[in-house]
Amino acid sequence: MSLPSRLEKMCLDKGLQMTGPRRVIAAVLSEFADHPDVEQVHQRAVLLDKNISIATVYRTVRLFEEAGILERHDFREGKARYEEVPLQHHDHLIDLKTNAIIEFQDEQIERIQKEIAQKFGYTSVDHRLELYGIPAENSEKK
Amino acid sequence: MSLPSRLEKMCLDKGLQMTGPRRVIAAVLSEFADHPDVEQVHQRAVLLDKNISIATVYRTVRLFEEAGILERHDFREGKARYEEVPLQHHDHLIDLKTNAIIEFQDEQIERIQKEIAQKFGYTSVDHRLELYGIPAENSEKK
DNA sequence: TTATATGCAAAGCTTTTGCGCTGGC
DNA sequence: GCCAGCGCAAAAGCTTTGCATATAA
Repeated sequence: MSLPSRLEKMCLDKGLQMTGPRRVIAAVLSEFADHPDVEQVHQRAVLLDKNISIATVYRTVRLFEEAGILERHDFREGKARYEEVPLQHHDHLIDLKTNAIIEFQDEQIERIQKEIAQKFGYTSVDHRLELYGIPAENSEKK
Repeated sequence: MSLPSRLEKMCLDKGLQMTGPRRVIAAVLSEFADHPDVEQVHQRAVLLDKNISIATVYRTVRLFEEAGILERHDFREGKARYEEVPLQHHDHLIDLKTNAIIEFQDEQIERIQKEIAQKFGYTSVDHRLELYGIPAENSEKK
């Protein structure tokens, strides 16, 4: 918790003021490779600094998202989940049985998406692709 | 407003009890080809029956969604939007400048999505693909 | 020092729910 | 007549915000 996290470095690149709470929240988000919701981020942050309030977590993840260093996801649960902007873009496959989240990349899909936007006269600035699946019967379970 | 809407027929097929409010909400959702949120559905329903409450609209769209005759969308506005389950599946391109919603279909993407799920040992039961774009000429100007 | 960030609590928004009454079947 | 559905209002769940204080630069 003393070394600056990858996210903290990105904050500095963006010229964000690095306060105590922001450093802790950045560290927490860098450390975990899952997709925590705000309450989970807060719970983890409080372990490092028990004074951090949930309001600050909300303000900070919004700030980080607007700075382009965090991605917000909504997996249809009525609340947001966050992850570091990944080095390489990926989409998500959600296991409806276990709620596991599997990340994947597909060049073809990325290319076709751009083409579709172009076809309608748009420049694609963002997209969201989520697959919802159940374990196939005839393959081994994880 | 006296003829049964397409949605009302689908309700009957599913064995849902057709009350006054449900008939009105089904008609309203069948009549408009856009993607109204719950408040808009309610506003339109009230024109036909001023006693319909927003609670009933919430209950009804949830019922319809669970019956598989309505699709719920979340276009990152913090509230749900609904549309009739379409005759042919389509995805959405959202114009970030005007909030226009453009529907499109792409066979290739559908096929690749199934393949990806398979590759990870899943059967794809649902997916969500949204493209967010800005008009191409605008992006040139900036 | 001075602007910005924080903590706390209150409020905002969308959505759900408890309850007594209404109305389809 | 019964039981599901309805309207109303209250509440739940997530998120934002006003304000006084604390802190980074």
